[in-house]
Amino acid sequence: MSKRPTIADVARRAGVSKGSVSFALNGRPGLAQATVDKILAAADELGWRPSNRARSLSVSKAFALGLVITRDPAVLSSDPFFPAFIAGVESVLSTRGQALVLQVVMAGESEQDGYRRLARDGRVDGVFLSDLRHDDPRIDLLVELGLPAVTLNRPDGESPFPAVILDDRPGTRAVVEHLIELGHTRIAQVAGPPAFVHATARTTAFVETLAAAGLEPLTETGDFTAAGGIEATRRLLALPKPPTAIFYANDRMAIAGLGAAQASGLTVPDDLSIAGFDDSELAEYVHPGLTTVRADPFAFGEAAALTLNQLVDGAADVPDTELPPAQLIVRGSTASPAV
Amino acid sequence: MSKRPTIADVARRAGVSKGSVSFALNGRPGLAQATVDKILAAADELGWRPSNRARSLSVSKAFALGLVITRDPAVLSSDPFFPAFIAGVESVLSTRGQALVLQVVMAGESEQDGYRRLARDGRVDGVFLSDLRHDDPRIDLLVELGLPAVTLNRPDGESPFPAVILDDRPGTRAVVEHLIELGHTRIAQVAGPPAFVHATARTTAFVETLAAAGLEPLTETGDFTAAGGIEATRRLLALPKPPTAIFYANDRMAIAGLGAAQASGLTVPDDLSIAGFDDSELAEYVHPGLTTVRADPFAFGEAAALTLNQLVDGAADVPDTELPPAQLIVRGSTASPAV
DNA sequence: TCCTCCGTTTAAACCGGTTTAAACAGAACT
DNA sequence: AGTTCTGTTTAAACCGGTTTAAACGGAGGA
Repeated sequence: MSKRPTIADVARRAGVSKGSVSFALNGRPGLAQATVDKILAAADELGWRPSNRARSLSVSKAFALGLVITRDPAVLSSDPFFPAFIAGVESVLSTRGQALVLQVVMAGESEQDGYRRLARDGRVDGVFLSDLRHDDPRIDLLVELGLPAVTLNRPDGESPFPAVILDDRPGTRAVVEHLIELGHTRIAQVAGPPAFVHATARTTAFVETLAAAGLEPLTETGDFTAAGGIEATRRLLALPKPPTAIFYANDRMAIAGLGAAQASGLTVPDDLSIAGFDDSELAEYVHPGLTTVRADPFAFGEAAALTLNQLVDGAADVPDTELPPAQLIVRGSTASPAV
Repeated sequence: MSKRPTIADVARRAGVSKGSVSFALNGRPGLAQATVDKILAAADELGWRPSNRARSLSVSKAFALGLVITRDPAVLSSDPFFPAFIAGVESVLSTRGQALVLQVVMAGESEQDGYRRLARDGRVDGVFLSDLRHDDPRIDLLVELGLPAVTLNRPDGESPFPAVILDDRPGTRAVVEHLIELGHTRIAQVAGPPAFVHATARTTAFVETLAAAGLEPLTETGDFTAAGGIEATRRLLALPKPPTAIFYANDRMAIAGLGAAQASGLTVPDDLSIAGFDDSELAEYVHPGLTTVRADPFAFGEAAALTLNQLVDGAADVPDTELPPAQLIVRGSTASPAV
């Protein structure tokens, strides 16, 4: 409970001035090596760590990065993707003594308000831009606010921010090709809301892969939620010629769709093949196991944090980072169609 | 990009001293009403908001609360419970201009290190203690660190911290009674790790409710993960006289158990009734829908934040808060046993 | 008229760091 | 010996607030 030592205590103990301690700590040149050693020793003996608060004030930095998440269940923030992503981010931040600040935007308000609050309160030095939309208005907002950012995936408009990219198309292509190889010809997708960049990426990959095989795409749009997945599935199954295989843009919808198919009396995969996207924890354990696509959210978080920090540290041109694409995981929910 | 106004700008504009502006802002007595009005008007015109960083330094507060989460999949932090809990916390913090700081502890390290880091860096004014263990060592640690905390649920030992309590027993009792009323007599549970307070609460309620009905409990211990749920389920189903109903301590294990039962050829609920705990998003949509117990994690977060803030604000005796117990949600996964 | 008192306001110190400009000492050069 | 240079070190200002002690000015009392 005894008050923690300040820079003045260290200075006194080492017999130098505050300024010298600061120089020694930050490895500034111009101090004699012997003095540096003496100061570091004193700091060590006192167990001194510079106060974040004081540093924050004098250098005008927060030493923290921000993540805005919405309560809208349609966005990834509510996906199993997120905890691992956050862990990846933290694995970088904790080594640098930075903190991760969460900002939740409530149901009633605009997502932009979350960024505004973070900027206004000076809580963070930069933010992650997840769940990118087409012509995402948050990009202009952040430019206006002067808040550095990194986008998760590549925005379609002009963007002054570096991007960390995990291309969804190869993974999608892999699933669809898998279904085609099994012999399916009536393949449907339950897409995500077209406003999201990653949703349309999956949709176009789906459509293109089918087209390359000379097949007609069949699309229903969901909203990434389990409830939406059910609705879309029902519509597909009610068609005069229902599909024999359905690809879902995420696992939540896929698992719900699996339930819907079973509830309507179908056997998966005999009557209907089902595939998802994400490889969430439950995908392996539902019955039958869900064929899906596995990305590496932890690595995504790591890469995003590293990139954002380069920017925050004032690097001139921060390059985009491309992550290895997601892998196809084949499980019991996909099989050749019944004759 | 023009620099934001400081207290000095406001003081100059209002024709008073910095001190007066500070007094006016914080509603201190001793200023003439006319002066207060003048100052507030000036602040308003300039769009001035006091700098968090400067305030942090001078009053030695972080204006932030902390949440430590582990990557250990056995803890609630990885549950669907969490996003809603966090939203509840934020709903309180955002009105007070506070931030929520996340601290992830990695696989290799001790959970305590997370709290140590938060305290050492002075990032937060208090922390939430989730996933309480029996004789939880974090309590002593936080006392030692001098970091205020609120415990989620009631610790069994002595604790200087207020608790926010959501009693798991009534919900558990409700599910078990539901199963008994359906006519089941061989009822098993898949419990959570006994180190957790909430896991044993559910276990004892399970055992006591069965005992009250003159029935023998049957228990397998899981670890709150889907994989663990599967294992435990297999062990139960391999018994010479397998149960006709299984209660799982959370939905993740229950949904996995449902898959395992189906994979082994059983029909749910005809051959086996299954019930979970949490009412996660997918519970409603798997097939058959999962009978479970629904709590209100948002309200939990709200209550925890309010309680912790009372403590942080220096209230003398902060009372515990008791939340309404979880409700039974009956769906298709439970039915009377086949003769 | 002078003193006291009280409500109001302010100057200045403080929080704990960083940073700049100037002081300082010793060596090297005339 | 005096000057200049260079490598070290320091004093002091600064970041933007809060807080304390003292100054101030007008009203009331003697």
